[in-house]
Amino acid sequence: MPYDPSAFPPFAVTVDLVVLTVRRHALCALAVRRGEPPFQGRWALPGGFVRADEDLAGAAARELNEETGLRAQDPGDHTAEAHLEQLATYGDPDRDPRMRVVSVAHLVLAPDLPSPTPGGDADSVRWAPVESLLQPSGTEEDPPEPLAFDHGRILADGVERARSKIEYSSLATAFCPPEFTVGELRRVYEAVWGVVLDPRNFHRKVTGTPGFLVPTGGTTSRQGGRPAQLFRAGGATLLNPPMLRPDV
Amino acid sequence: MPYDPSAFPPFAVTVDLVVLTVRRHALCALAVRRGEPPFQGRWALPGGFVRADEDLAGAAARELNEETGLRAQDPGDHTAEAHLEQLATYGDPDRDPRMRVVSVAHLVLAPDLPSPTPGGDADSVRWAPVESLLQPSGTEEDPPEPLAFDHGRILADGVERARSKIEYSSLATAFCPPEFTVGELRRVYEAVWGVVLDPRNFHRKVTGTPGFLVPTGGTTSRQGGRPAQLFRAGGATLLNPPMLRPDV
DNA sequence: AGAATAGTGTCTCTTAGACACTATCGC
DNA sequence: GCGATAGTGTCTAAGAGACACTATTCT
Repeated sequence: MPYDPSAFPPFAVTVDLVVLTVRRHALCALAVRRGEPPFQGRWALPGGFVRADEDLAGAAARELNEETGLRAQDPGDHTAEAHLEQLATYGDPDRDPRMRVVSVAHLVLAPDLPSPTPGGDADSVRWAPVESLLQPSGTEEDPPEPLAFDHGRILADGVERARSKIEYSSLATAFCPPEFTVGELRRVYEAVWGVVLDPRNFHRKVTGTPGFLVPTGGTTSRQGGRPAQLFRAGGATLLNPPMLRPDV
Repeated sequence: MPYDPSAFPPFAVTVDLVVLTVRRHALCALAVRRGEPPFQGRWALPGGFVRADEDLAGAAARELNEETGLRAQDPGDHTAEAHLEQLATYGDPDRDPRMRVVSVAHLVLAPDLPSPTPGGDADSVRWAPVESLLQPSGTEEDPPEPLAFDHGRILADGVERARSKIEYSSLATAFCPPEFTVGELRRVYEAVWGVVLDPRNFHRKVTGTPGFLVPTGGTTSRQGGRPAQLFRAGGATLLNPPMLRPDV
């Protein structure tokens, strides 16, 4: 099997981003409106070409910063604002009608951003509940068209990855601001899984898991009711035993 | 952000294969010896270029068949001989000294094959315990060189995927022949995890998980001792509750 | 006071893990 | 018989889930 790298079929390599956050008790994804054909005017995932001198995660972090201003997580960088990981790669020969494009999709988990539509482009970038992107309903703000290219499939894979990964890792904290309460963390789980959890058992579970939460000493009553302790994410990345998703 | 697919940097796209099996109570991977520079004479993972008209899984299945004769699993194809899934994509700019190559790695889980070195090329293809490939010891048959390119990293990622995935899925059966005993399945877990499991609790656990194992009615005493019931893999893919890996 | 959220205690039921014991083969 | 593997029963400790109860804030 001769291996001649100068005789290869021409490929373009892109990164696409599934950027998830929790807004108003719903799991939302970042979508951009396409300005040119194909799929002009349709919503799509943000993304772009990988440059000649950057690696895949670097390209994804650059696109994320261009689109949202967020800085993604270099491994071990605790000042980062968002979690970024590779999701999967999509390379069907006809996924882009123009030419052969292989897209390396990445998953980003971010806390709710103050600016609803980041960047200046309020008209062409938005957060949308993932259900409305996956099953377009044809209402005023949700066009009846599905996402461009195979982005619906990519988004579905990213959502499923996020749903399963918060079970056995501490990644749910990536949806929270640097300091958060147990109740806020519980509402993240409820939004991502679409379930209702018992607040008392949840509290006992997360505070009893070593390394998951570290109390900061402060309290807040921003949710109303009795003031709650503030926590930040602990060092643990794998939860053992895991959080259990109901109904499964 | 103009999106011009005709002005893209030149990429080559390959698939690399982490093919795992259990042989003589050890987790083994398929390695091929490189015939040309770079890394001439070193061991590497099997793989090759993605052709212009095939998708990524198709390219991986073709390479697998060329290398081992195995037919990989099309989704839902129960006559397939091996499980194939996408693992991750590796695209550091300097991972191949010749040019920019993005490799979409795939993970294959296969039962032990009758032919120790498949294909005619007994000298350039072999099964090797994953530890000897990941930490070359410099003995007679294990050269002290690590795998070519970033294949050591890819292999390590594949092994970790296999180890974690047999916890919560029925994938361990992919390492078994079509009919197998509970003891044989237990030895798969023991080899992949490198642990010793209690045969009695294991038996109770796997036979008590609905959809995991289906008795075929036959028995065998090929392991010695009291004849054991034969099973085949059931329809369940996700195990709930999962198998628990000790010491974690 | 009443409503809301935070946090603790207690009970039950399921399950993992340890291990005694029986069953059925080959030698 | 002896040693191997197969398979069942039993006990204990830990955790999930249900839910009563108390604590502290805001309106």
